[in-house]
Amino acid sequence: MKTNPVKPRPKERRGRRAENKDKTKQAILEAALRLFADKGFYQTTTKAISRKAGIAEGTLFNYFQTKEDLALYFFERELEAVITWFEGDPRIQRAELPEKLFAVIQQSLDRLAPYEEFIGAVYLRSLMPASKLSPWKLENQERHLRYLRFIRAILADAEAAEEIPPFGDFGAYAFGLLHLAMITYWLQDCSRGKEQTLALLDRCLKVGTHFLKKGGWEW
Amino acid sequence: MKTNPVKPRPKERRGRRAENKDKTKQAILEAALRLFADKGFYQTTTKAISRKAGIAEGTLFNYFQTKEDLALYFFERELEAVITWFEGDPRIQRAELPEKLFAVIQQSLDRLAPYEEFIGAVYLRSLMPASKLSPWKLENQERHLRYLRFIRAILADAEAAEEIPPFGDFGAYAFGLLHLAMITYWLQDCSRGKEQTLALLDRCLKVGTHFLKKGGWEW
DNA sequence: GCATAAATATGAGTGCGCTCATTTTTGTTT
DNA sequence: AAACAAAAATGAGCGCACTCATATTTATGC
Repeated sequence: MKTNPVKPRPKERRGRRAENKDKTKQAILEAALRLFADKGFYQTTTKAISRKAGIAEGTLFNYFQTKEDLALYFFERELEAVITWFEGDPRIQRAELPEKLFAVIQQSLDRLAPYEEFIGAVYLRSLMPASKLSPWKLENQERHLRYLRFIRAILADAEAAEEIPPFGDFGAYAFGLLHLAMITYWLQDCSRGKEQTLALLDRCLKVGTHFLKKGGWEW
Repeated sequence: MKTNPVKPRPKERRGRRAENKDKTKQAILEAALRLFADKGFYQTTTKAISRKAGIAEGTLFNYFQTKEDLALYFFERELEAVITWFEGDPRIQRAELPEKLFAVIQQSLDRLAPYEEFIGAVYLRSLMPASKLSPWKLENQERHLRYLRFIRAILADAEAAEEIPPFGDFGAYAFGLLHLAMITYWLQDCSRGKEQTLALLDRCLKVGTHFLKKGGWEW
């Protein structure tokens, strides 16, 4: 381990500047999270977020290009949390494929629940980042890719264990579409605890994997 | 045929009022269509639409609650056109189920192509009208139901002909989700003439119907 | 320390979708 | 046709997300 015993701050990498930036960003995120949770996405103004974060109105837009970008950040965090949860749970790692996939979608739905209100505005668009005409930035591609690689790895495991025939990247993409479809169903699901969604999800995955095990690609 | 020889306008049902209203609405729609096609959805202001339609800015909002509602109108028209086309084409009526469903989605994609830019903003949201928290009105439910009933009828034919086992309303809903998924794929499809989307669609429907014929509901 | 440059913060300003009190038009009654 | 009521049009005004020229803070070279 290197030490610099003499000078108190020898080079001071990562100086006040970067530190302040991080603090400001964190303040914005905390203010936004509390206001979104309290008043909802549409009822929260960027002005209010700035005020609560103790910065000028314009400063907010030095950190997040749009209000929706700000909201998207929370989705990113929740998605990351799902992946972290999955990778840290040995039980789910040993489960069969349908159970794994079920758990991934269920976890994501549970974590997205607080943001139900503005999923329509934000999340769905983030799933179509490649559209040439879309106003979305490449940054979102990154988010999407992170997710696809995660699913890809789960499917690759199942392929290696010969649970399913090899599909290549297509499998992850198809699962992404199922995920999207489940979210749209979930949004409309008024049943207690969204149990209809979970029932449908269970059936979809059982049917799907049963089919894939037997059928494979060619007919 | 009844005649009223004496008085020139005996009762004049559907008077100038309703006529003018129709004309104004039509003027707005024409102006909006041309501007959307010319400059795109986001670059077109409601002010510009009003000016081109020859009305005051506020008047526009007597006819359409929001700018997105105005855009949604065109989707409604295109959807109606798909249904009309289907019902007026004896060849497609006699086709097998996969071909019918393929044609429905392909037609809708073709007709939606000019609006690709703002499908993310408008169309996807219109598919999730029931969400309690969503800002959408019941009116959109109507649109969605019209579509679901149309698909339901096609599936009912196939059920009657014993092409597939009976599914009830669920079949139409599931097909709606497939439709949505195809649109998201289509939005990202950069291939010439969107041929990748059509290939995927073909495979999905072949696989799906093949599976349904054999499998049915229980495993 | 001081000058210089670069990064960051600022908030008045902009243009947008949309509202609403008011005016104008249309239809009805006498 | 005059008086009244209902429907529709109007455009100034509002609150919003977002911009941008300017001011302030931080880092670097001498």
